[in-house]
Amino acid sequence: MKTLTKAEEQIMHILWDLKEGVVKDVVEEFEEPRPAYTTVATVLKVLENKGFVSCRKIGNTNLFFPSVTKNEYARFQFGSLLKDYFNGSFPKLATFFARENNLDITELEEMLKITEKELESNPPKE
Amino acid sequence: MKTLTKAEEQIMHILWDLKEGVVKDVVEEFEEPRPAYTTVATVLKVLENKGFVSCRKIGNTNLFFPSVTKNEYARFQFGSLLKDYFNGSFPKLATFFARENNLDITELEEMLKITEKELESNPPKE
DNA sequence: TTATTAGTACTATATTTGTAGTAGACAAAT
DNA sequence: ATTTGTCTACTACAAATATAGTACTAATAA
Repeated sequence: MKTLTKAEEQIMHILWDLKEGVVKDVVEEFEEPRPAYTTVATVLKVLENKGFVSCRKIGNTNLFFPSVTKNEYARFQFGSLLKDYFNGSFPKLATFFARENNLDITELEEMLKITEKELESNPPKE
Repeated sequence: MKTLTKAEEQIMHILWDLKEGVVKDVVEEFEEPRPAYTTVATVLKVLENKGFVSCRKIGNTNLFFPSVTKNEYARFQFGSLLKDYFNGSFPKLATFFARENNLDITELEEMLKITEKELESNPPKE
């Protein structure tokens, strides 16, 4: 999977939220100062070529939607981070996080409980 | 903090490993086909401007060393990932990881033990 | 039914990134 | 002190990225 540039990633986040949208919808999600309509259209085109979005013609206009899920891209990014900065070891990352936030072991275990609850409640997605 | 481009990041990884080095040292760490000496020199210059490396003149030649630690950059990257893809929630990320690897709760707790051990043994760095 | 609007496709431009050549400084070896 | 090799500084240039204008087309409102 290719990595997204900053502009592309921004638009993907919008699309992931919207689920689908035409160019105008995407533009409107931007804070002022909004990029030009055509800028957004161009980036969407690029994303289509890169295989991150697909589009369907509705009459004259293109309706875009993600063809890579946020989870899929997260997996990819997470994998790179883990590999490049934590020797591929999740515990190393967790340790890092704990230190970052001055968590002691009790708090870490607290965190595990939350994780376990998440794991039970939210059923695995896609 | 600015983010590193691919070429820049590659060289930073080498420098983080070497702790310090002259251009030639860095070039030699590359697999074949190695980039040109001058390419590496140029990227190091860029990294210096971006504030990621510093250098000290040894006679005629520049000795480069990181001025941003791997940990600092990891923190930055990790922070972005957590914020953009996991709502800033570490448990969400942990849950994601568990699902990714089909871990059940027992295995997750196993993981916590390893983390705790890491947390005790390795003293906080820098 | 024509003037206006909204949309797309194509094109253009500036900036950043990736890669490397060349000229000249300096040092070592003859 | 001349040659040879190494290193830097400067420059160049191609590719990728970011941003947007223009021209043409479809829909629509007067």
